[in-house]
Amino acid sequence: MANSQSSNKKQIDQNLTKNQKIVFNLLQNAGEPLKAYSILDSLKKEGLKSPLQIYRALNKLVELGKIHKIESKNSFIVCNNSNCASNTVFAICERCENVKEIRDNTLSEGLKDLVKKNKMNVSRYNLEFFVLCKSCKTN
Amino acid sequence: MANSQSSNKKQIDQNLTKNQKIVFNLLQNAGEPLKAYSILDSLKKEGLKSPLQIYRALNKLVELGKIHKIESKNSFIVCNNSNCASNTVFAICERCENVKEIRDNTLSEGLKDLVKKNKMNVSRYNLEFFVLCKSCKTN
DNA sequence: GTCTACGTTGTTATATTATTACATTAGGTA
DNA sequence: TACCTAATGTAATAATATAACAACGTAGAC
Repeated sequence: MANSQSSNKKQIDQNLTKNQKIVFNLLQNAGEPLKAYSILDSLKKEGLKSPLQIYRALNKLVELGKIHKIESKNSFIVCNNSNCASNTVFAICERCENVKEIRDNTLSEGLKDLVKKNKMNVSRYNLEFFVLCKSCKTN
Repeated sequence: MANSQSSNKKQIDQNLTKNQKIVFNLLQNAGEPLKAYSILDSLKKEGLKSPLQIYRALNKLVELGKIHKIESKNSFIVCNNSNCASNTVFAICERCENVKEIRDNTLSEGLKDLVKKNKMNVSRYNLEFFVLCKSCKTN
């Protein structure tokens, strides 16, 4: 949005709050999707003890675009694109549950075209491919 | 094509079981996404009284491709394509929650290409567009 | 017909995911 | 300072989904 206030901006660029930082760091180190209650378990030692503390941080981080929710798995993963504008494409392995975020310009363009063609007013999209990942395929 | 396993085929084409039929009819008449527990409420008069009865029917119907789950809303809607092979594209209005299943060949081809290019072993995909629908846009 | 295999059903209990409500605290700003 | 807003802490509860197990129905083998 064009009209971001400076205080808002500041938070986006620099300042995650304490709980947001703790949750974000955990997700970043995990490098794989984590579930809210598993995050809660991991962070008991950091003093976070209620689901709401986790969900609040998660929701804010999603809002800021720093993490994504994988809807079909109720789990959360760090964004690996600097600028995906909350448009997400995932490849989810049906056997091992591995998840990879995909960035592909051809696809993005294709989706953009479809949107235009259908005169849809799209604010964002989420695409989930259910796959057999390479490692599962060979084993 | 000519000779298919009759028992399996029979169920797919003709015979939903009692509970599956009840749930499917409700969804068909609704024409909009319904949630499992709201389905349960609606079907108390039909004698269905436990969540599991609903979930079992829903899961089977999803498996048969007769309905789809809208992951981001935890709700279920009848398939409006005869042959989507469980690949789904939805436009979900962020304001009024209206959901429309979209069928678009250009997009399908684009996705197919992407899959090939990435050498992914895709069994199916689910694409959710978050939009402002026409009626919300004008009002 | 009887036996068996298998999928569906009914039922209770429980697990998992997420939010409401409300009191308090921390920081920024007029 | 006083005020505003967002974030926090905490308890309770709502909403979504599955586990476990006994019983039933039906199709196919014998």
